[in-house]
Amino acid sequence: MTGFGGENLSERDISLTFAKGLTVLKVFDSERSHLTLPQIAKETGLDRAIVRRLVLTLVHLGYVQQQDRVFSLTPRILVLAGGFLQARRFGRTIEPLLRSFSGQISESISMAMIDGHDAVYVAHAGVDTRSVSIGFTVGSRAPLLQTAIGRALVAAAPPEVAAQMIAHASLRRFTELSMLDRGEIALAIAETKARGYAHVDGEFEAGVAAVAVPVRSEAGEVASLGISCNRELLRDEAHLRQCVDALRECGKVVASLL
Amino acid sequence: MTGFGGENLSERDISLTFAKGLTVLKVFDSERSHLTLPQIAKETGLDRAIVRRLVLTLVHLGYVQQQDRVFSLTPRILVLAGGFLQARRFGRTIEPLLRSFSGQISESISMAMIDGHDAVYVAHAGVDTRSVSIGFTVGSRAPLLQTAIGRALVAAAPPEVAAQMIAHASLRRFTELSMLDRGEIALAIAETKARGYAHVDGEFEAGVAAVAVPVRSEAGEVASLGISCNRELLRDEAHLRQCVDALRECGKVVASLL
DNA sequence: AATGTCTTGTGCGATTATCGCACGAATTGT
DNA sequence: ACAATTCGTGCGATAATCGCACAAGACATT
Repeated sequence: MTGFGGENLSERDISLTFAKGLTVLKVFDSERSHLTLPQIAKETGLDRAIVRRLVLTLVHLGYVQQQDRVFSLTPRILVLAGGFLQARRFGRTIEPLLRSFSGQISESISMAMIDGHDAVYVAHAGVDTRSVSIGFTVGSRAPLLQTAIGRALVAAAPPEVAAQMIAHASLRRFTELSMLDRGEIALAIAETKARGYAHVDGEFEAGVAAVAVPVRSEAGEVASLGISCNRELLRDEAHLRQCVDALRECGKVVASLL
Repeated sequence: MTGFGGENLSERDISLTFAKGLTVLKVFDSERSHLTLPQIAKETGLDRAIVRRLVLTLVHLGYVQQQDRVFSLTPRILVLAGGFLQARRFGRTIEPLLRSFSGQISESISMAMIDGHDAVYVAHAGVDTRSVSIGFTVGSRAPLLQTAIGRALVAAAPPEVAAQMIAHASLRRFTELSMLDRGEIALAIAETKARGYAHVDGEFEAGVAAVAVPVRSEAGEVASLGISCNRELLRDEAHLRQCVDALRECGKVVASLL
């Protein structure tokens, strides 16, 4: 189902085989974790023989394991991501920092960055209680335009990038409150930029509200910090302010670390 | 430096190009995060022209970004790992669980799995205080034979796998206390298996001690849970018992979730 | 239970993407 | 400023890849 030939083949110096291999690696996502060869072939639109070679390569290199006839990812895949996480000091420096602020206000704090037309979570600090709730974890994706953490990202991005996101990032009716008009969203993002934080109420998950602040390092690195919680809780003006202030303070430090 | 031709080329149905591409992706690790084309070429032992094609492919697919002349990973790499993390419920289910037990004893709890001849961290729950300390994060690697969390993994592994690890996993003199005799290590692992937990004192990082328990799901999935802290703290018999008990309890629940 | 149908796994030749050389451009050191 | 080195990239020969076709297995149906 992944449009392959459709890509701009203007660049002729691109390794097709490698690209296909990564496509195969990508189909192992949250819901499709254990796959057979034909399933992968159908999902990627590649020939079964090619998929076999690529998957066998992954098995040979230890990124994928084979049980009977189904294939699944091994922990080795984390080593790839570990390079990114460790290089950017997420985990060793940033997550402890998030935890510190998170403890002060007893709310989970997440950090996200832009990936294509989505927000992707790069760090997370949870609180003991209210454990499972709205569980987003490192590597999770969220829509850019319909979440607080996403709009904060767009607000932090350079104008031309932001415009491109607002114009083309996906929109879906997640809840009956979901904002679907791009003009309206552009306004919400402008407001985010003006007052310094985004506030989204029940547009992505019903009953859940969130605030988020844009973060921008001197090097131009763009990120955002967000808190999600029950919408009733964020109705409380004092609590909202507390959250925003914590995120702002945290954001300052994070910006200096990126 | 990566021995390439040396692999067992018995299997002829392996995609060389894909393997090389993954090798390129792998060189972006914690210390080498921003690389130029020739650096990658030297590191992988591949021709510069090949590296160029492969890296350009990664840029085209959005896994790598190019700034001026240096290349670095983008957050998209996390999406690959996210598939693994979400499928196994790390983050959404397991990390909150670890946090809960972690809070009870005020110690950071980590979870690891076997990857080749290393332990790789798959989940982590830190405590607010003592933030930076011995920061291991998701995707970090640790030696199997010279850490508590690693020996617990070996103890949890099937006998033949364990024997293979004990015989071939790497040994290095990290500290003056590092155990370097494989027979001695085999004994320590047998002891781990017998009493149900591993205790390693200052063999990997000086002044740091750790305990860890093996975890094994009904499906045969192998993991381990560990606590690292100041060696003085673990000298306290009561605290050690408290840690081990918490890990055991936590391990039971984790085993049922894998 | 047996047969037919569908699905899956894999060998092999033609084709095409890849490999590595060589040249031009840029950069660094002296 | 010049020279020596390093880096980026086009192009043809070559070897890896692609996709077809066949065999083996699974499944449902009669």
